[in-house]
Amino acid sequence: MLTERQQQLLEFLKEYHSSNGLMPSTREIQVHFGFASQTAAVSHLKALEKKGVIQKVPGKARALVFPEQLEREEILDIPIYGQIAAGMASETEQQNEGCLSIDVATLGVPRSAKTFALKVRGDSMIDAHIMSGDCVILELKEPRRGDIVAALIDGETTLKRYVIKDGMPYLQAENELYPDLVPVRELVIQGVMVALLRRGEGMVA
Amino acid sequence: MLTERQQQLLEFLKEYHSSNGLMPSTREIQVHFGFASQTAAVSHLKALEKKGVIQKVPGKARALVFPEQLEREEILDIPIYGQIAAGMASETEQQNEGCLSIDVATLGVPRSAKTFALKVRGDSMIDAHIMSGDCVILELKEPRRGDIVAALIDGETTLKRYVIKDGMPYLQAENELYPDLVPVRELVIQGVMVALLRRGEGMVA
DNA sequence: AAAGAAACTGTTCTAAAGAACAGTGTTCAT
DNA sequence: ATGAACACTGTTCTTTAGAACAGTTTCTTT
Repeated sequence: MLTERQQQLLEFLKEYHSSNGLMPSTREIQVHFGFASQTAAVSHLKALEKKGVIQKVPGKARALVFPEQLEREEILDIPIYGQIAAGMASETEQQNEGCLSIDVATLGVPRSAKTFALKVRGDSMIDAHIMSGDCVILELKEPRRGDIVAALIDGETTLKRYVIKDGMPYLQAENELYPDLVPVRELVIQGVMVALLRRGEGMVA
Repeated sequence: MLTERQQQLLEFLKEYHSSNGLMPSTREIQVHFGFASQTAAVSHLKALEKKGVIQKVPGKARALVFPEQLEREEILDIPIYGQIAAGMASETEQQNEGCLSIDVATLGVPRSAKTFALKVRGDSMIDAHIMSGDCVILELKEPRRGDIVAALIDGETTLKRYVIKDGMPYLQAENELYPDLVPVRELVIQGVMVALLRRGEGMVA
């Protein structure tokens, strides 16, 4: 559909945009390709627009947009705070271990939601099909009964199911081999699980 | 950290950017807030830059960037093609049922990878901890033994583990209740699972 | 009471950048 | 062989948009 030269143009636009956060001007395109005339860049952009791969806003500077980008929902940048034990209680390092960007619609959380992610270690939630190595995305909100939560119990964080029995909240592992954490002093819910992301090449059980 | 007015400015920048795909000029900001002078917008932007929430590129038009956006990896838009049976073989509707945007680093796939997503129905992969309702992200590439794949067998698509025994590839369900799909004529691998996304409010097992 | 930030007005200058028009030389399908 | 798309050159015009400077006013904070 695109000619070779047009492909090169598009590639340059994408590269420039992702490294600078804005679109190049026609004269910058001209310089990059070594055109003697600015018009060469202009007519290439016209061709790309006619083929629908970019959209131009007339009159405005650097006003090129990729159509996909417009349709896309807002992207949330979710910080990964470290590991969390889904087995025995353990410390959660509060260090940022990178980021995870997903659009809000996919997650199904409100735009304003405070979210963070933790990497699961251990197999105590295996019966809820949460594996060691999975990344759980948590939202800072009040838990409802049955929610899976990250909780701070006596200074340590674990991933467990939040259950209420006889008016008393307690945490339940989803693995018969692990005991419930029943009588809880200072139970602090750090987040409620809203999504889970499993990644990697070897998707081996 | 930000004053109320600065918060309003930032909000406008984000809103304008996400609906137009580019940043407003100082004069557009002026008009939006009803300033009598363009300088009002300029000084607000300077304040925002000093506080680190935006970055300006001097001399260039509409050259405002959100720092998070620059650090972010490139976003992949993955189309969701419909449902896939992880139980009995069934037809895969080739219709597009929305989109899913994740950055390439999170997925761990190359930038150029051809990817798509399918929603799982059925529980034949439950022992691999893939639940009904999960969204599997597949890449178009050659499967290796042990990979979980979406395969087209005799006109129908299923999610199964790709195994090779005695030189013969076959598909294995990860649930004892389901039979292996052993002797396969016209086995077409549609994609290899590279990630899994589970979402939604009720993360109930 | 003084100092400073914050939130503006009003004006001017200039560079950046889009747009338009008239061409030239290919290649390629009808 | 002829028109049409493609890939350019060269020039000019105008608008867009950033930048700079000199003020005013209203709050806080010390």
